Amino acid sequence: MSRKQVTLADLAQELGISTATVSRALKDYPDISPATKKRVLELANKLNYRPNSIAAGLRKRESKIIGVIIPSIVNHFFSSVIKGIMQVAYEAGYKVMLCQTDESFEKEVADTRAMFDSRVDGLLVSLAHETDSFDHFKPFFESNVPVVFFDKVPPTLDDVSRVVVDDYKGAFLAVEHMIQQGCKKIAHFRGPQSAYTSRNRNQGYIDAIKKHGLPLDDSLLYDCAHITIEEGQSFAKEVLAQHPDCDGIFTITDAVGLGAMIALKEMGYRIPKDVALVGFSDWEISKVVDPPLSSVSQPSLQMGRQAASILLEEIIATRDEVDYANKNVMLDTKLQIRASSLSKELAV
Amino acid sequence: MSRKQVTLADLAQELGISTATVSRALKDYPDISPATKKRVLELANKLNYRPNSIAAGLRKRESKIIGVIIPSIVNHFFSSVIKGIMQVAYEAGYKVMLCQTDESFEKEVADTRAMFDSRVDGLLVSLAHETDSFDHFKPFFESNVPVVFFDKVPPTLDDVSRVVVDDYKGAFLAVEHMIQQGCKKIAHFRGPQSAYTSRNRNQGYIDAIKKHGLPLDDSLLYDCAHITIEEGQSFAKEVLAQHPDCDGIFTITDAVGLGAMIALKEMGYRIPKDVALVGFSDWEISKVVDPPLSSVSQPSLQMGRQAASILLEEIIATRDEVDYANKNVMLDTKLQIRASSLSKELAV
DNA sequence: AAGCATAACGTAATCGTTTTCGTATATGTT
DNA sequence: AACATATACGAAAACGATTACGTTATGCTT
Repeated sequence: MSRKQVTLADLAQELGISTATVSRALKDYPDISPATKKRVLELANKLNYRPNSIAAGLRKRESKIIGVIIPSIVNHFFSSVIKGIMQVAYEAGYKVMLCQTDESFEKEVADTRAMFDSRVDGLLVSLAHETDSFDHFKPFFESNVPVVFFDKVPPTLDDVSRVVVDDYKGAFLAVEHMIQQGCKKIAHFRGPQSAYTSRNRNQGYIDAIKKHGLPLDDSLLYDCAHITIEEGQSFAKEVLAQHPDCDGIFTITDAVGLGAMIALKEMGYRIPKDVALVGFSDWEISKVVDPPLSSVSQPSLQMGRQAASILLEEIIATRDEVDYANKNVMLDTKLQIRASSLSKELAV
Repeated sequence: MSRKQVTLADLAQELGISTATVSRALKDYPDISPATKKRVLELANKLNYRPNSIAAGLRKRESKIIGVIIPSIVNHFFSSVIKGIMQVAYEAGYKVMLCQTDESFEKEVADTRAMFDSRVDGLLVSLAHETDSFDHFKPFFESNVPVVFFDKVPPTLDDVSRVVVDDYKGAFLAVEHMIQQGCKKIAHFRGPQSAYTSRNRNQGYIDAIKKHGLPLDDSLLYDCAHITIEEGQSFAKEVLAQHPDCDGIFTITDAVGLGAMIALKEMGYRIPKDVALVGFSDWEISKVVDPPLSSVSQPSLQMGRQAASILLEEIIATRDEVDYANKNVMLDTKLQIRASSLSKELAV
């Protein structure tokens, strides 16, 4: 059996009044008598009437849906961002439509198109790795549908809102902290330099080294292609073979940091006495490994909430035909200092 | 400025033909001349025409959206399930609308209602912890909108499809394995017994103990309320204080198992020589900790794909007005045997 | 009593597509 | 020549809710 549904017309017919009156009664308009409202409400409850938001959406030209496009969902950072987005959306009465690009440009284009066809009221995007052209967002711009980028944002696009994390500062403070704790030769297991965030963290590392007069040495930079635990393990072995006097490692993310920790312990190095270790992203597991891993925490939930709030403001502004200025928000990271990088003298 | 959009009528007027012809030309209907098709296609491209799927949805009475309701998204298991769902949905041309209940019954009810109002073509649900009544799904049943439950499924509802993991068997095989490796006294750090899955794992533990003639001892059962690393740590200390001869621990999930591992090492126990350890869920980190943690892996991606596939089949069947039988799928777990539980005699 | 305001509802257009019937012209058949 | 068959398109009615305009009946003012 196929679908059947209760409509305004059903209620109207049953009550012998017009659909207009039923609609207004349900919306509690002032020019409907209390008696009629009561009758409508009761019948609606009895028949389990539920408004068809597709029909309402067509008429009102809004879907009450916001689209979210992310590279990957199986990822603590992104899933937290989505949680933040969904919180804000729910509070404002919006639903969330989700797509995952798997870092593929083509999928991103297809997803963007699908979102537009669904007439989402606004779009939240974190770009795929491969993405370096932005024409697929043009339909949104031309139709005045707000788009807010977060985390991985387009470098060239000018008139859009963005929410990012201050990767540079996070990395800078992490490395500076390591130097202050006595590190003299710090390696950096960095991410792919095609990625915006990875570049910023790399630059933070470099500037901290420079500021404190330590020598810059490119052979202390190791490129993680996949950002895995395994890469952390192998690079840890590599760096200490090439640089036996390396006494600190700063990693692009905790996965790599944890891998390095495992390898260092296997090789018999003491952390932080022989080699200090600082990661990025502050995974849940990091605070309970042995020793607890210092890490730069990113406000992922906050990022989702901020991005969604900005988007909703822009949606409202667009609907009410008022101008708005694009926002560029940079969220602060926080260095979580733990035993893996604590003062070498004090450490056991 | 508000929204403006290109419609079929715009194309029709520009070309001096009817909207019906334009619509059919775009859908490549056979009774439209190649010349007209070409003209339409070209203008559509030029004006960047994109069909309004809200309007189409209203007319065709389908949204091409499937709703997904889960307790939590910041969770490796659930985010993997969602990934699986999105893969299948994308291949079939469906979009995904997502809600998170945060384990709250009231939120689940509100989300279910929102999904229905959005006229999703089908619904995928993993129930909230608190949920023990199912009336909120009635509108779906009454309107013949397919619903498929996964992971946390309703015990009482009869005529719905379900996809679950064989927790019982997974736990049974894990504990049996520990016994075969020489464990004589195995503790179980179990989950809240209000949860279906936790109960099944608990029963698997009990039956394996029984089958192999080991004594059952309720004081070896520890109740994790929050399923955290910290609980694993504190219970590990507790159990070895109360039962110095405990030589194996099976935990409700890897978080707890990893916590136990940390505490055991701190206290100077060797793993697995003194105490063997097996977790559940097979976290990514588990294969690289020291020693690698044995764990029961759940096919999370597979679960998402299966649930989505079944839902799509039911959507098609409903649309074509053919009957379908509800499915009950139980997915197999797989015991990943690693050093943390390997034969005590062989272990170092 | 004429005029006006107000309360409470109805009519009908509208949103953008899809789809069911047509219809007109051209072509082929006998 | 009469008829059937294709071909290529159009008119108009859906889909269900919203809303700009009416409209009617009643009460109130002066």
